[in-house]
Amino acid sequence: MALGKDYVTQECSIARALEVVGERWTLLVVRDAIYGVRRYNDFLVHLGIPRAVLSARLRTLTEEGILEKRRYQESPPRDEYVVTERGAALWPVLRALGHWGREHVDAHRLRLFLHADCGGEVEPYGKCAACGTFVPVADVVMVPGPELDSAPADPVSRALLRPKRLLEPLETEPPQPAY
Amino acid sequence: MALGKDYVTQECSIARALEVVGERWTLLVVRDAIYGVRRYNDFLVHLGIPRAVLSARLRTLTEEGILEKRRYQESPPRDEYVVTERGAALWPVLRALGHWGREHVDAHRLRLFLHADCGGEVEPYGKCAACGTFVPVADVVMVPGPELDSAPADPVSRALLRPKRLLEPLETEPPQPAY
DNA sequence: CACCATGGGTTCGTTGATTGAACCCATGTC
DNA sequence: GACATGGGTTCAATCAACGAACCCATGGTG
Repeated sequence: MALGKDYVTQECSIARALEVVGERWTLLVVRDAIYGVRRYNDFLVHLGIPRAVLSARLRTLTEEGILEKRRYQESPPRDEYVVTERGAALWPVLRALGHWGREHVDAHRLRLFLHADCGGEVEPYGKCAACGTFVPVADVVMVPGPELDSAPADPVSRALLRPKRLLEPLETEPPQPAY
Repeated sequence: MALGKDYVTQECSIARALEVVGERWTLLVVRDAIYGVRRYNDFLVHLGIPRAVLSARLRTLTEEGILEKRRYQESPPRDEYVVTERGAALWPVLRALGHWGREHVDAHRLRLFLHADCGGEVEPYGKCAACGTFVPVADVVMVPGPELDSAPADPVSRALLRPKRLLEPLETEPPQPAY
């Protein structure tokens, strides 16, 4: 979006935000990053995104300071993309989008978000229904809802079936030895 | 986005929402509609969007029930696009995006949103800072912030300089006779 | 009546982005 | 030595966006 014709004429912080995260796939990459996805291959299989597009999005998100690329092992060199504070600040946007999608597109309750400290459900605009505090993204635990497919095909979706705290790295199953 | 390759594989209400409003320009059209823009030409000059794209977006937003096309005069036939309840429910998404844009892209305070009942400022997640109630979109008054251009070129931007309640139709100046 | 302006579009050639398949490369494992 | 894995790049074909031009019905002006 930042390429070519963009929204620069718009004197508006919504337009400014969309210049950065408004391209196709971008918000889904950020969503996955907040869910704990960090590896190129995990984004790839979970999103079903073309490789070239994923590379482009990871690069611009890194340049924008929304993800941080970091080497987590040498030999063979392996990098991961970790969401920054700036990226995690997009959580309210994603929460609002998800809420709208559930209310106005498709009523299924696919995932639930709970407050780690007290177990209360996180309300659409970020408050805990039980204790009333505003729940920071790092204190949100995501659990599968009743209508989520319980045996998805890809390993990333399977890993996301286990309750997990947002931002924490996702642990995928090690590949099964084929007996 | 709904055309061709889409996000249907994603079992996620965020992806569902983005299938509907994730295309280029779409959220800016909805923003303008919530600001009170209703006429084809007003969208056109305010957004600087190509006509063909605007026509396409208005059509799909109407089909999705986010805008409603209605005839406001016969002879000559004139239609306006009015935001529906479903469209107005996107306000929290836009508010969150605008907040992120202001905090993380560009610090300018371009527009302020006040609670019509008490004059308090509406906080990022929708509560009134003064009286603490959750402010519905129809009770939000938008006023220009200190850093907004006070003499913009296009008549829609000029009309948006006057304080106005969201959702209410925008009144543009009648064309000046050229003496 | 002829002419131009306005609102609300459509058509079309050009440019740019997305897609999916194929390929690449360094390392590690059987 | 052969193959698998992670993390990419390249490329042709397709799709969407852009912007300029055109269209049409009506209304106002000289």
